[in-house]
Amino acid sequence: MTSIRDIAKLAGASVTTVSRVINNSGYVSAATRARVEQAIAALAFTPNANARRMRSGNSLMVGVVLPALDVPFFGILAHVIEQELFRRGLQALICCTNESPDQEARYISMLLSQQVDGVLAASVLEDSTQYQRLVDAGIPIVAIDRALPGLAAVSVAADHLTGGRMMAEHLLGLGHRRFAVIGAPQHSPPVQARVQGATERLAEAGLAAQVVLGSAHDFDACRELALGILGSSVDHRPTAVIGTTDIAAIGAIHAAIGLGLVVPDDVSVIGFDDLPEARYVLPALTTVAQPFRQIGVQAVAQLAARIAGDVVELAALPLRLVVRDTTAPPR
Amino acid sequence: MTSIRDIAKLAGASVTTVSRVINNSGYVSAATRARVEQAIAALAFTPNANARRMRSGNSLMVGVVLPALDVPFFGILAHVIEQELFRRGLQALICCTNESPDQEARYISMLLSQQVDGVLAASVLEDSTQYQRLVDAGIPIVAIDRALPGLAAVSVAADHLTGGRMMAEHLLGLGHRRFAVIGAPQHSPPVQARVQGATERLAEAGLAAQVVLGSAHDFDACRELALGILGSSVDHRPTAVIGTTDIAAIGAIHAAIGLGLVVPDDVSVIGFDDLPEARYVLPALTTVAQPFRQIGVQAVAQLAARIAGDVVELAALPLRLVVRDTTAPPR
DNA sequence: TTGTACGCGTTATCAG
DNA sequence: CTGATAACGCGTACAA
Repeated sequence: MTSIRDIAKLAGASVTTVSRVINNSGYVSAATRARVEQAIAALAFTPNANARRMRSGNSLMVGVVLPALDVPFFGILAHVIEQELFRRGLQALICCTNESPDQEARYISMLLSQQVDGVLAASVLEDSTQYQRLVDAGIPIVAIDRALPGLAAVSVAADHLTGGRMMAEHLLGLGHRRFAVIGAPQHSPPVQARVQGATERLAEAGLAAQVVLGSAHDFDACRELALGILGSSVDHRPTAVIGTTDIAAIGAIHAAIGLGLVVPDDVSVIGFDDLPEARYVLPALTTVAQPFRQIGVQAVAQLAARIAGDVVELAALPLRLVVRDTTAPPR
Repeated sequence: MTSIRDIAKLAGASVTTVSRVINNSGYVSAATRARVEQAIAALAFTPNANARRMRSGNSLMVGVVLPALDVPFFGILAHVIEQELFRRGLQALICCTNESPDQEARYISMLLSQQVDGVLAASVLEDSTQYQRLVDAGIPIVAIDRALPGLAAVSVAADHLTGGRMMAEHLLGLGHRRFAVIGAPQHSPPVQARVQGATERLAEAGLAAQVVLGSAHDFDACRELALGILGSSVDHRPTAVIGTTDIAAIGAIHAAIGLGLVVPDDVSVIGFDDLPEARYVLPALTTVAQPFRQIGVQAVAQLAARIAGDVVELAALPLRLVVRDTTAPPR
């Protein structure tokens, strides 16, 4: 391993001077600087980040705890976060918990030993003991997509409750009276909030919905669920289906079409997220868009501020109804 | 920062003993071990990974260079890789190049200074100078999804050329004679290989295809391209479209339906990848499946072996035609 | 079995 | 402007 000392020797300077050149700190004469830079190039020297961290105390690394990367929503979120962090000179340590509390706990131990400067977390844990360890170590945390239960951390997330209400609202406005809410994964707090928002809004209209939730982030599971509900006789069959995610809604559309129903004439379907996938189905999915890119950008901005010891205002994260071709008045 | 020394003091033992307890190395009496473990728990001590790396020389970190995470294929790949690495006690440093050579070069400098133990790379670079820096530093590299130009690294990737041939083959077998190849991104070597495979196979049948490639990983771009091609008069319009990815194929389906054509009766469409998205479209997409989970697993296995100084056989990565509802004989 | 002392590559401090 | 030196936290000869 070629070190700063080798450079110093080759350039005929001291290690201090070399360090100064590398970090643009302190005074270095142009001539010395040139010699040092030449030596650095000659030996293809790269400063050792570990030693640097050891000395300086801040690691320039940030933990990013997410349930998964192979679920489109989190893939997009992770992408935005990674890019934003890199732009600021921070390295993302992406941790996929796979929805396993156990694995999440192990990741937190790892982040602790990595001495990360901060953590961004979409947690599946139900109590705060794990994240409390980070708090105790003085590591700033920003919750993302959902709050961290039992912890007073900022949360950068869309208002899923309102989102749920918006879905119900749109369908009520079209005149629907018989509803189903279909979705997954059941244990996800954002999904639960959407369900609650939707049922609340329906209750205000004096209506109730059949609610069926599955456990996986899964198209097939949701299709099965929808098949069960849409298979009932015409008089009992819902005329409107609220999917808790776009993928769930797409599953419902497939179920409907599989049963020989026409979307949206026989049954309207609405989703949530506005993923690219919403436009792949035919008919294209009506959905409530959440600003996931903004969520990523804001989360990183919040965390960076906290790391720097600042506090910045949290910008609004507006939801938006995107009407496409899967919703219409009941016939 | 509480260190190994604090533990030693509290437990009334030496730092060596504490280190032994932590790493299960050397002899420690049961009583001493208990005292040390108690102290560790009492102070919520976590070993400092940076100091450990400094001493031991290996970082237990692996660079994962990918074009993006918000493209389904790479999101899934990244997920598998991250999980496999974590399972082996390795930390993934995911680097999204965003298809920018500049950014990729900066990431490589970063990986070098992080002293990563190995690198997994799906590169967009066209020459080897950047990766040569890693090679010179003695860092094992495994190419993934595509070769690293000018470098003698193992490559864990599907056979995209054969994949292209398989797409053409299937459509030829159905009796098609007028073809278009539509796809993106143009600069992606795997995409180029698929195009080449398809056109080769068609040439063997004495046929040629119209080939149009766009620059973005983008549904809309591909839809536009397809619109141009499928908008021609019935006599010239291709009866079969080969999409270089599932997303490109889905774009083509939308174009066809937008033009009032029936898929597959008026035009057959085939894709490549077999992403979950292939099943979201209606009709569901016929495609050539590449084993992306296996690719991730194999790539990590290869890299881990190289890091350990071993060499392991590379298992086959078979492609598989998945016939769904978008291909039929021409009418 | 246990303890002491050194060095990994940097940067910060302080003296020239 | 430049240089010597002391940390940072850990692992490991080597000594006891």
